[in-house]
Amino acid sequence: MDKLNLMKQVEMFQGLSDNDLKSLSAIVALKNCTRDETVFEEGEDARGFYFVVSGRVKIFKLSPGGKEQILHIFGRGEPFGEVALFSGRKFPASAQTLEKSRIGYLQLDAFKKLVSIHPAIALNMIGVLSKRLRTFTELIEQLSLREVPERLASYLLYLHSLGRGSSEIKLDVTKQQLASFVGTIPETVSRVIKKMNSSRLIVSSSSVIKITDMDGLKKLAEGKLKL
Amino acid sequence: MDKLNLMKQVEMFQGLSDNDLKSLSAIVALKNCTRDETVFEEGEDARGFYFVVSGRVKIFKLSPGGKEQILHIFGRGEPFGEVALFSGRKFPASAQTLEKSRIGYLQLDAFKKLVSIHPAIALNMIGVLSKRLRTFTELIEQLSLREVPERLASYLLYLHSLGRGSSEIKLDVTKQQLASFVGTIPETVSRVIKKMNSSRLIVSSSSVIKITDMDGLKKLAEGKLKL
DNA sequence: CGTCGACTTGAGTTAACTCAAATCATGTGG
DNA sequence: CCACATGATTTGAGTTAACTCAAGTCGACG
Repeated sequence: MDKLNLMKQVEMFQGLSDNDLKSLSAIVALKNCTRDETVFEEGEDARGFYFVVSGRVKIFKLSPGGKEQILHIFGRGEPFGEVALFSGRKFPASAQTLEKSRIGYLQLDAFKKLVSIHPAIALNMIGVLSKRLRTFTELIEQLSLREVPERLASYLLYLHSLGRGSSEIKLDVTKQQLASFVGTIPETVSRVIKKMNSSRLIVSSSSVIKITDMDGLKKLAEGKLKL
Repeated sequence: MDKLNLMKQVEMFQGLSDNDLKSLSAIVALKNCTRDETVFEEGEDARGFYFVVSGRVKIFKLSPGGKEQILHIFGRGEPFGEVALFSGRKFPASAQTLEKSRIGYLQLDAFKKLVSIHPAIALNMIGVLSKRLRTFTELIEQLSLREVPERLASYLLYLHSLGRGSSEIKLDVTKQQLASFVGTIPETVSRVIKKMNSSRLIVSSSSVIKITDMDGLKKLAEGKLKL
């Protein structure tokens, strides 16, 4: 796929003419990344911002003890590292690929010029940032006010809502990443999933989870049911 | 103070001419609120956005069990409830005054018109949203990766950084609110502060805390020191 | 001076953690 | 295609940070 078509997939660039996209794509740098490659690290100076062309990227924080909290997992078309451009100058978290990926990169000044010419981009950006604030609000609620089984249930329901109606969920993340996402550790995920199984809420094999009791799972997510 | 001067204090409106501000202030509604008054509740439909003219407002989430997590405490000039305008339509959290306050309110369509006329506002908005994303990133890190003593130490250091060099911190929130902010309960705050006292990191009286060992407190915040 | 809410303290419980070990899964080279 | 090596996952046992619940103390305000 050529750059032009790649750019069209980035929601932030929606509303640009083909012509604009063409000149834009001329200044976009593409990078092929292997699995587990670091794109940037927390505290680094931002010289531009990124977006996922193909593959997946995780945005995360590490504790001094090495525990990880995943903030986002981004896929095709999603921009990341853009907060650093508008506040501070340093990345507030780290970014690493989860698999072989292609990453687009746009220099800061080029992007600023782009925004000044196309105010619509600024509005797109506001939309992107707002959505992420909303997501974070939810994550904070989960971490602070919900217990691990509730968080896990919520996350399974979220994954289910992404799929097409089927009650089967294909986990495209490892259980470790699942743990990092809901703010816990793999052992705890393992134990909770075991309990969900024995409570007949789900049937889980290695990387596929089938929801067998949607109502129960919803009740669990809302804290109205204990395992 | 008249509305015009009030509007000038709102950072989001920086860069507008006096003339623009004047026409803007004509469509701003002002509301006087008593202490503990609800401005909006999570899930409510947003018909506009707000900003603090005077007083203070907390933005928070409640667990089913009634535990509260404060997301922000906003003071003079800070806008809130704006995320709902650009994603979803419903407020992702609730807002309540902490004291007698005056709240400004701007209708959605009026604001949109304003943005379309003055692109600078959109850029200001991006800055505001970015700053909040950064704040949230930190809050998530604290909640997920740090223990209560570390969070409390961080928060005290933050309060200290707001003051003017003095090692005295005047707590302008109750201990309950302090607890809600760092994601714990008043009893735990009480016990941790007691330990900080006996470790000679601080000297605390009812509403004033004096830092007596800045290095120690910093080490505690970084997890390099246990109480 | 008394009342009410905020704060502190104590005792007991528990969810989730750590650490260690066993098991399973996957990809590689022979 | 098998055997092994490596990493992921599970399981068990023990520990702990932080919670709940209950009681007591403090402090501000009428």
